[in-house]
Amino acid sequence: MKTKDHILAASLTLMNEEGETSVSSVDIANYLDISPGNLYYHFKGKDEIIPALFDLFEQEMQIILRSSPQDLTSIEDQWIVSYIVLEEIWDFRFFYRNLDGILSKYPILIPRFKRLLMAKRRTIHENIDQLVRLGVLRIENLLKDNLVEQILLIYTYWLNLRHLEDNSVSAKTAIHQSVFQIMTLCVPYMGKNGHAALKGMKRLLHANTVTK
Amino acid sequence: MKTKDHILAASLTLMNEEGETSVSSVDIANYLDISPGNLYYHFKGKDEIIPALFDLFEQEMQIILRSSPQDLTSIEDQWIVSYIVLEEIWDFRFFYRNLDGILSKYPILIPRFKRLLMAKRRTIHENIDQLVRLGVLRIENLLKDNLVEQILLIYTYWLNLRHLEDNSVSAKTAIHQSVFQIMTLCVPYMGKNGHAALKGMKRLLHANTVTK
DNA sequence: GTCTATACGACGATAGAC
DNA sequence: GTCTATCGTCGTATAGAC
Repeated sequence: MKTKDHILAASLTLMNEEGETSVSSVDIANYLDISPGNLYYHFKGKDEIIPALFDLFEQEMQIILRSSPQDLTSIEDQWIVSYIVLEEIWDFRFFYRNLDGILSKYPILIPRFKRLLMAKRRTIHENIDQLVRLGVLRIENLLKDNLVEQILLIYTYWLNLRHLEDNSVSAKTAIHQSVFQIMTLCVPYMGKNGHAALKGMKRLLHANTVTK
Repeated sequence: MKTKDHILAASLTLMNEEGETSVSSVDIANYLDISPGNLYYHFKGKDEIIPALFDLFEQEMQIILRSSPQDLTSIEDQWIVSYIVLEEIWDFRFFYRNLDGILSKYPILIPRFKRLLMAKRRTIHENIDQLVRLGVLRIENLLKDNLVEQILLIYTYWLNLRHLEDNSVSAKTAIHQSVFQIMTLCVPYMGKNGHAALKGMKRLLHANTVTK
């Protein structure tokens, strides 16, 4: 692993911990025990580091989102997609903690973030359609659009809200709760299977509460 | 209106427009055509301005949230509460745009914000209970908790998300869409009235899209 | 209450030696 | 590639005159 990679890894760690605005180039250099001059040799300040971190995030997220929903033949597979998406967001949570600030500070990222948002929306939509095809869900079109937007909202901000209410919440717990929230949103459209699903969720929730 | 009030009003305007982090004490002074020294006579920098703005927000929000849900005897009244809450949040949107950053920069606000969040949660809960009493909604307990959290998420972050996707979106449109999301979330629990409500919403949505 | 002037510190950024 | 040293900019904050 080269210095360049070390810088990226350290930046990600520090910014996830303390927020993008409170981490300066010097902080990153100190953390790595290198000089600010050295850091500037590799990246011309945060203006180059942030987009480089976004590259990593975008790349991995695109891989996740491109996995075809047709391959997901069970309802459990669908929840697993949510887990993976949320884990990826967790890994780059500094970004989501201050979306507005980061995008106006690094405008180059605006179109790229919007594209990612659209990709997420499309994937959610396709996954729900797949659940309909599998006979798991029955849902009217307008309500489906609403459900998609709500899941997108959960993806984007749920981890933030949990962190605000309890800043020591673990990744595992926060992500689990997000997925649970998504699953529960689907219950009304599961027909008579909804009740069984709901009971299963209650058990799951209980198990998670105890072990967390 | 005294200089002190002018400073608060200008701060709010500027920060809603450009974000808290990009507005300095000098910016505020320039905007008002007063000297930085004068500003510092009234407030010892942003460290005193931000909490003062939060005072205003907290005060108005508490009034809104304390209005008893028993007084809301029609379903329309409930949506109006949502409108009022969201308009208040819109007026202080700079705060919600970077919740994490502002709370870690002004930690004094953390317990106060958490209290406000709890108050919102309680009000939402009571309003849904009231809808149940009115016979408008039928909903199982676990699903009700889920619905409450989802509405809280909409209150807290929907305006942000809309702003990210379209930074020129008007207050009216963004707020209207938020309320529409909330209404739609309730449809599955409206029983046979759900379809009628849904049709009404579609008309409403169409009318709004055309006039926006 | 309001102004001018100025000091201080933090961060971003670069030059030049090794 | 990495270091030390240094500069410029900007935001915060205060002193003292009016």
